[in-house]
Amino acid sequence: MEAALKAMSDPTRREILRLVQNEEMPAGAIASNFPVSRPAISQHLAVLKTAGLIDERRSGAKRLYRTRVAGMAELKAFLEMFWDVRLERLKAAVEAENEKEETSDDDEQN
Amino acid sequence: MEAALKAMSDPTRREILRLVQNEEMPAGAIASNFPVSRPAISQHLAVLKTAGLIDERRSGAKRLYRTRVAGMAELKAFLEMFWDVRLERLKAAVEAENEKEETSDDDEQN
DNA sequence: ATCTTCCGTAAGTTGACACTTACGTAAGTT
DNA sequence: AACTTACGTAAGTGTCAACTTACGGAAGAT
Repeated sequence: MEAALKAMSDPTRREILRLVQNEEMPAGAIASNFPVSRPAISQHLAVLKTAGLIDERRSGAKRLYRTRVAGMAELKAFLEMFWDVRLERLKAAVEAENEKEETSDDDEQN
Repeated sequence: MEAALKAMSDPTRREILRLVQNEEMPAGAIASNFPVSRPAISQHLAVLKTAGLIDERRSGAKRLYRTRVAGMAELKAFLEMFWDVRLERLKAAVEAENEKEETSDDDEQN
């Protein structure tokens, strides 16, 4: 998950993900969309694969890549926890319950 | 946006965001939660602020930080475009509309 | 078997970045 | 004024990561 977020933080890799989001594409075809060298793209693909964001399938001499939907879903779920404040409140409530304290749960505004 | 994603890719900064998600907190108090030095946290705060992910408010000698909800929302919206394939199709449909004038505005399901 | 295509890996370079210690500054305190 | 608190900023260091060129190996084609 850590790896997935880091992988997404690079603009080239994001563009790669965009390219292979809907269709499989061989490494060479992917590379031809970028100003950098083909090995550079190959390394990016390795990063994305390790992060679980793409799948690799071999077809003859070619290697076909495609966005891994499950990986994206996991990343999405992970990020949801960040902008979902209620989870924090839930956690706080559980901890408060440990001390058997009763608190008024008004909205605080500051 | 680029900056926001990059900022989120660091675990320390993610933890900072978590800390100040619900409440304002002075820089020193934030730093006390981490094993690294206070200046290090100060630099992380600067990165988060530049990325638009936190707000800074000065209160006397203290500087209070808090997660910037708008910034998080923008990041979230940006990421939605990645795992929402239908947007790509919508875009393609709009472009097709430039040449054709046939618009059926039903729900598309795929 | 040779050649070409397709692609990953090795090795080296450069720049970014997370961290450190040292210092500066603004606001409260005595 | 002098001191303390609460910070950011400067400067330097080590590590990582994105890139390059060079090379190797596997799969068709001739």
